[in-house]
Amino acid sequence: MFSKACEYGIRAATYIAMQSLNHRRVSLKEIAEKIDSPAAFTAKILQILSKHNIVDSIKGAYGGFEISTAQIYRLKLSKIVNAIDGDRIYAGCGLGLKQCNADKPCPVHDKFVDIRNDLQQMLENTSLYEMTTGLEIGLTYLKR
Amino acid sequence: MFSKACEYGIRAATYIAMQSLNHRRVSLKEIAEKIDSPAAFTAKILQILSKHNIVDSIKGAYGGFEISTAQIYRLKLSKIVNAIDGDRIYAGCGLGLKQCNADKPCPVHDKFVDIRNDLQQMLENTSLYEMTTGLEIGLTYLKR
DNA sequence: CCTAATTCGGACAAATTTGTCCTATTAAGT
DNA sequence: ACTTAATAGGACAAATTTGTCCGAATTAGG
Repeated sequence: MFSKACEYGIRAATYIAMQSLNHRRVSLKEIAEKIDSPAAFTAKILQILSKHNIVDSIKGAYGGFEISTAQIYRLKLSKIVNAIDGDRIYAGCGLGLKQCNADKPCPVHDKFVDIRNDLQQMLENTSLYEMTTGLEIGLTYLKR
Repeated sequence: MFSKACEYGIRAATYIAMQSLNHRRVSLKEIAEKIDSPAAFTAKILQILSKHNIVDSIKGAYGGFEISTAQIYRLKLSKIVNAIDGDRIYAGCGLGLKQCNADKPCPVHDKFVDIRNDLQQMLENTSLYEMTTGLEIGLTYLKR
């Protein structure tokens, strides 16, 4: 569904959000351990999220990553997915047909449209805050 | 959503089905041209479909690929997708969390389950025959 | 039997995604 | 100023997916 990079990105952002709600800034090392992802690769992804102003990165000693409380409530999953995977989830025909669109639909066009609209709705309606609720209880859920 | 291999597979099977309904056996070369896919790569995919008894392959001169009429009506898209992509569409958590399941759901677990169930239903309810109807009019739809 | 047309299958190649390593830069604390 | 701990970023490496090439096997027709 998503790329691995995107999965790591969502998990990392969720973990950062959880800790930011407790006013804890977290380091790359801690993030990678907690979400069970390769650290150096996760660093690249966090750079992307940082450039998109999805997470705040602070360099230097006692630096790390954090997300403002306002942002945690405001930011939807769709922003993260879009920053990392672009529009590849929504774009194009499910069968890879360039000429398929609403005017010249392939036989499964409408069904695909429905399913992808559902997915899009889900991503646009789920905030980072929602991702953190329910996770407070069992942190281990973020481990792959 | 699907791998390229899977997209080519669906398009190839659809084209073969269309021609088989007109009692025409088709060659790899023709298939690749009509669905606009790389021939050698498409050959590999057809081998897979052949081994899964999704298409019939006939070797030698005047050989090619065909699908029995009964099969065209009976065969669902899910079979093709499963033969090529396995269960990767349905399997696992949308966020790549190994420990996420109905007992220990991640925050978006239920939403993902719904969406993937819809996709699965669609694939299991769409026959190759349905893929061919509507395509008789505009063959070009199969071109990418 | 020979030839031509075709799929099969293995080895290889290119492209993309995933992942690693190292150095530069930044900032806090002493 | 120096040291230490951290992110940034570029170059590289591994793995996976996508795609190519070529010889072997098969079969119809002359």
